[in-house]
Amino acid sequence: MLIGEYIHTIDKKNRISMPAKFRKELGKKVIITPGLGKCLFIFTIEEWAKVSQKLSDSNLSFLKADQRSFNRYMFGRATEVEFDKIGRVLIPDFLKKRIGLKDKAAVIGVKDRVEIWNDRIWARSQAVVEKQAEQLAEKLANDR
Amino acid sequence: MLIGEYIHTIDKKNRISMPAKFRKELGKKVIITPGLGKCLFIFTIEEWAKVSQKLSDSNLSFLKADQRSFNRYMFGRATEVEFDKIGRVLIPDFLKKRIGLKDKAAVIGVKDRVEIWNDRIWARSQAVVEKQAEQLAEKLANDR
DNA sequence: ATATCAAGTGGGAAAAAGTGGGAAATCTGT
DNA sequence: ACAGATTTCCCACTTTTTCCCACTTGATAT
Repeated sequence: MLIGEYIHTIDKKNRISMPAKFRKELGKKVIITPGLGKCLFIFTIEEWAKVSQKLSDSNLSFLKADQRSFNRYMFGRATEVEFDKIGRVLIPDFLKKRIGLKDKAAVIGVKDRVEIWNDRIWARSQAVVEKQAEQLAEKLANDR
Repeated sequence: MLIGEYIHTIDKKNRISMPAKFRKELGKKVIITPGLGKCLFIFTIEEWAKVSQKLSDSNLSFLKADQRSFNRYMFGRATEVEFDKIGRVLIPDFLKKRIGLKDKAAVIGVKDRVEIWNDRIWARSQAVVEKQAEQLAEKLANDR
């Protein structure tokens, strides 16, 4: 399971090294796409297959036109990238710009995907979520 | 069952030794997550499996904004850690900061999870609870 | 009291992870 | 086809993590 938070550097060549703990699970190639929210999603090839199939299922609650444009967004900008010998990936420039990546990125494991954030934006958004999360978690704990 | 309170040291390498009485029950690896209140939770792998499944049971949960941010919070800040040969675990830095851990920590068994607290914060919160308990008892006595 | 053992703490050294950058290979536009 | 730019591949340095050993303390048994 992909979990945890790592702050890594984006070097001058737009490379970022994937945390060692994620590499085994991710394999040799991954799909990187614009995410929902100010981040990027990274999927394994297998996970991407699942996700993309579900997205093109017609029984999603989207209006068709919306679905088309959403799919364009997800598929059209998805990129397959390969790790280099020591576990780094290249972040395409347009994706980097989209989420305002500078030199430090937060690399987050979210169960079966990895997210990439500008580290500051990540920190800020987490601060906001923290209070709500506690309430939600409490509810979950009590539901048991 | 995990019960009892222990005050242990966080060394310069962010390690803390798990009380010997907890080790058998916890296994070889555990999951550390932010807890409710200013503490961390430590779950066994099995316990975490239950929790995480509950968190993500809806398909394509990432399409819903609330679910996304909650999942980010729970998974993104959870970390799988392994005990070293003599029963210590490493506390990730961002979790250590979150609960204001310095060099002494209270390690508390709470039935099926372990909690980690800054020792002072723990002591204070216990003091508060104790006072309430006394007041409650007194009230009960007077109500008779 | 002393020896023994288990638990907790500290730290050195080896290994792994992360970062940076040169040079070869590839691509681009003229 | 060629010059310049970009990308890819590889190597090297630095920092962090992991592994292992050793010391300390306190409880137990002889």
